[in-house]
Amino acid sequence: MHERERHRVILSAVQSRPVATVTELVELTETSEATIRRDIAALHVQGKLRRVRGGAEALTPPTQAGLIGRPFSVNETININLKRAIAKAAVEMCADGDSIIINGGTTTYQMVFHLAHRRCQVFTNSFPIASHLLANSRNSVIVPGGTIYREQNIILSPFESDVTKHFYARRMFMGAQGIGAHGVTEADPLLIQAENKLLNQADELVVLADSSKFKQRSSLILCRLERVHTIITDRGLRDEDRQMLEDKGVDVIVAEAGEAEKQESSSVA
Amino acid sequence: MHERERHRVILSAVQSRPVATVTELVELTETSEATIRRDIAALHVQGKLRRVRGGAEALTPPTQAGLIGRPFSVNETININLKRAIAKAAVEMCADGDSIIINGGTTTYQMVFHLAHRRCQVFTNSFPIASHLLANSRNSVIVPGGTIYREQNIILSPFESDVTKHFYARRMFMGAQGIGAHGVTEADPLLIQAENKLLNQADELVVLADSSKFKQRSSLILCRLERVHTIITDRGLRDEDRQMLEDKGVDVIVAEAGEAEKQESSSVA
DNA sequence: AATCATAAACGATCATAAACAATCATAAAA
DNA sequence: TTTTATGATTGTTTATGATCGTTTATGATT
Repeated sequence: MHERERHRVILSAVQSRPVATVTELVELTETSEATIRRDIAALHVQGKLRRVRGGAEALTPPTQAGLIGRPFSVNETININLKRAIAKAAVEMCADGDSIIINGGTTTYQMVFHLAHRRCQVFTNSFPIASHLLANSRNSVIVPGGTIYREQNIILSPFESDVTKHFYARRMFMGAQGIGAHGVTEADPLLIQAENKLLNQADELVVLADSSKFKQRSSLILCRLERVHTIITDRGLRDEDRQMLEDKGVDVIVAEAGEAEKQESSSVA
Repeated sequence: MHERERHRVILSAVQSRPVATVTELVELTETSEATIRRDIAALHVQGKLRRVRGGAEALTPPTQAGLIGRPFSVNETININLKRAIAKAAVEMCADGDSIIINGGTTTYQMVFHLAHRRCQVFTNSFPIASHLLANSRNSVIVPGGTIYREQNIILSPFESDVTKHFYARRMFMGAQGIGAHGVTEADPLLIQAENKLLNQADELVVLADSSKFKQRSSLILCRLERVHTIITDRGLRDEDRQMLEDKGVDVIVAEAGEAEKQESSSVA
């Protein structure tokens, strides 16, 4: 990966999270620690970021993260490492040239960082995802038409006839609010609508859901488990849930939190 | 491949991705590294791009911030105050609650700043405009579906059936590359396509064009002057051009770059 | 609280590979 | 012909990644 590209990746990484560690950035850019350290040092003297032990942080604390970076709530910080590992596993399913669909959501948003050096054709209804990929990657970006909803940050149209119908992908990646024997559930009716529009536009449906999602079951049912091809989750998945998934014919991928993600999930209550 | 051709290829390559490497450009142009290096060096001294180790990058990298406050080339800086005044006059035509269409372009982009305190329903094919309005205003934002072209920064779909057909506005605002008796012209075929899709979706067509645009006439004809309802320009408009516009039934608004704008642009940092 | 053990993070160094500039020979254009 | 542009060759510079020893953080023990 080229120097400028790395700098771009690094800057976008620090702006979207409290601190980006060297190890993370090594994974994102697929380079060595030495290079990342040199890059951070260079960006530091350029005044683009602040160098800290272990990595780098943004100059402006993430209190006022603009449109792209989401404001950080305590709730999200806890699972952020899990989400990252899951998102990484998701991107690893993609090869250059693939056509993929990414549904909006906090987990799927983490995919953009790992897509930095890929060259896929990405269809997404998430405005932040489109924006980030557009500015920080070489993937081609396609969006559906419609109103941009500020709260959910997704583009949604009430009409059937839009560019969505013309896009068909190998895989579609989506998050979920809950997963149970009855299917995949989502809390926001708007998200249900958005996801429904894309459900039939891909061969395989891949759901990104950390293990805590298996405890939350209520809300609106999006689709049945039989429709899901793969679920990417973490080690916190209970055996009974895993069994349930396999009974329904769902592939289960357990994303291993690597070096950088040593935040433990064993304490899930 | 001829020199001019190569330069065009290089410039477009650079604008559509973070950084274009020498090796890539060699493949694109089927020439040698030496030639590409010479080309890059030449374009660098011409100020068309920035030379970096490994290749070249655009002067205005597509950063997220760049979507908001994009630096302007020397050429554009001269007219920036005019553009601002013209854009201001355009926004003054709008009232809260109006549905308007804004076509992508550097002049129309200036409208976003004046739209900050409005609450309109804005349909735009410009990704930067959508992004800015979304983050910095309370207008509702609607976009068409399609591929996002990095160079032009617009969203465009090859398909007829998208959300565009369902949006009808009172006014549509657009820029132009040139204006003459034969009509409104545009340089980029992609922009022609994009504008064409929206032409019939509004009652009134408002063209934002500083007076220099009346001297440039060539390129592709977008539409005839009879189709234009209003043209907003500056004091540099020649009488003969004004007469010509009025003969065709076009309303002419001369935006005064008054004291207010000058103070604003100089004191506001 | 102080100390210690351990592992992570760091800086420095060096070998390697990539990118570069300079040069020259050749081919195309004037 | 002369001039210019191109591509191959050369040696040089620069970036990168691995390895080393050192420093710093962490948390376990007393």
